[in-house]
Amino acid sequence: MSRDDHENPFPLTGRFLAGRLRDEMSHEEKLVFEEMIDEVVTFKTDHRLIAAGDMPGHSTLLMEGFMLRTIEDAKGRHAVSCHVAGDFVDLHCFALKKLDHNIDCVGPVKVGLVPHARLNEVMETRPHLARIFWYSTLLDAAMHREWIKKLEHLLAPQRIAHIVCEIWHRLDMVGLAFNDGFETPLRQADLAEMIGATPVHTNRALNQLRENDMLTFAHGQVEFADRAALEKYASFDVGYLYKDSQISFPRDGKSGG
Amino acid sequence: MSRDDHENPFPLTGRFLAGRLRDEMSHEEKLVFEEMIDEVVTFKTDHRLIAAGDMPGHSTLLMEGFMLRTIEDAKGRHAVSCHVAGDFVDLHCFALKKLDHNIDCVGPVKVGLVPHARLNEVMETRPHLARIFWYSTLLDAAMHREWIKKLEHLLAPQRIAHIVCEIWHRLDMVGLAFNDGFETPLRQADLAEMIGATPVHTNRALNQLRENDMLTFAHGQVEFADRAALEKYASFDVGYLYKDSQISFPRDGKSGG
DNA sequence: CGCATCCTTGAGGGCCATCAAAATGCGTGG
DNA sequence: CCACGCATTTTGATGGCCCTCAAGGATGCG
Repeated sequence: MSRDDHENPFPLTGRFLAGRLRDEMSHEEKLVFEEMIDEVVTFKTDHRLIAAGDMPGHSTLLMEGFMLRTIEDAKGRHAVSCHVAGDFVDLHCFALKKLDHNIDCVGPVKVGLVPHARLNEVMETRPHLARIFWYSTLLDAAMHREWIKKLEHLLAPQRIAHIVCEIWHRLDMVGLAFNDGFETPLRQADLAEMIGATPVHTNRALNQLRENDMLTFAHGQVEFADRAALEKYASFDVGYLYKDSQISFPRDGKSGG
Repeated sequence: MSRDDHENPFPLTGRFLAGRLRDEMSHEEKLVFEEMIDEVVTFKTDHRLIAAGDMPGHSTLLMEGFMLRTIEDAKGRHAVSCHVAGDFVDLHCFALKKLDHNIDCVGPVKVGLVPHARLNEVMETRPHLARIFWYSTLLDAAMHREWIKKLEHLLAPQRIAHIVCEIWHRLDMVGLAFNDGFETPLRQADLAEMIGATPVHTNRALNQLRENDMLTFAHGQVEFADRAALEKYASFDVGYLYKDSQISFPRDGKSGG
């Protein structure tokens, strides 16, 4: 929470890919993206922004707040990813046209809308920026993979610890994390949907984490004393978030990589 | 297994996006893609084609056989997706540069290699084809999401049924499925890695599926009598595979949708 | 102070992991 | 044809994680 707080040149899109590939965007590209935002909208908690099957004409950049990507079936709602400020949550629906999942708010949310017509223009005229957008959707895929791994071999308390580590790093990349935790409107029931457990069992798992001095989760505050210990407990390796990745894509016909 | 078996005009890439967005590719684009294949290579069972952390200079199109996308940790190998002929399995590593997972063979495999230099060219000169490649990587993300949902709320026998349904539809799209099942080199241990269970429990779950007349899995053959019943049992909805999807992307500046 | 939402705790039972061992199938060589 | 080794599949017994049903406490708001 330090730099550029005064006079942020990109108040709408400044958090997009912060801490990851943002430095790969030229100043001009940042300007182009900033001007792609057609409208800024706020929503109240639990609002469903997009539902599976929708074919919206715009994509959504999450500017403030938390969102869940969810899938529903007879057994209720299941979270498949969690999103924080700066995430271009809904770019998938531009490339896929019809969405296979929902985008739900958790707590109050502010988003920017990008018309698909402008995305089409960028695809055809700015291959480097197009590639950065592609990259950002593949970050989601990488997170999905880590969630699959997490669900396949971690127990409930470790799953919670893993998600806490993931959210902390993602907030840290956009300057919204504290050294020892973060704020979030997520409820225990939301956590339960993310780890594939019942709210009751999630509560017991949280007890266990508190008793073992791993972390506390209460009143919208997540806190931990020893992040290294927490990450070890959760088998968490930050690599899949591509934090501070120093890669680059070719620009203007020059071959790079 | 019917059409174009004689004189297939695209022997290398003809299965790419078959049954999905293949018709959205122009004849010229199909030719371009066919000629992007630099080399055809075969591998024996259990060969690791790419390991996490690699930064290969080419991407891999799976032409024949089965592959698993896996992540390894202290607890062993975990499968995060399963791939069949026609899948551009490794396009992720072009966009992400450094891969966060492994690509492993199951049974004998034939692949085509596409140099990243040629993909760069396509990105810069053929936005419509670039978008189709983007789309194909997002299909993987959609499958990841369904796996997460599956792991979050299905029991072992249903998880197996779900994977069987998924593989059948994907083989069906490329013309490699039978009405009542399919052939596969997958072992029970591979299934176990895909459902997040032990081989022992996987075996018991298969017993249960056989006793309930849902499916049989033996000697490299998966068979079922009533696919509709199987899909219902597995809460399987084919939507997330975007099978026979009738969407289109704008071409040559014309706005479409 | 009433109500809704969220969190917490208890008891009983089913799914699945773990450890252990035996059976089956298959390719190789005698 | 049989012997053998290896990978794979199968079965059994025990215990732990987690679900389900149920009820009670905390918190915030009008």
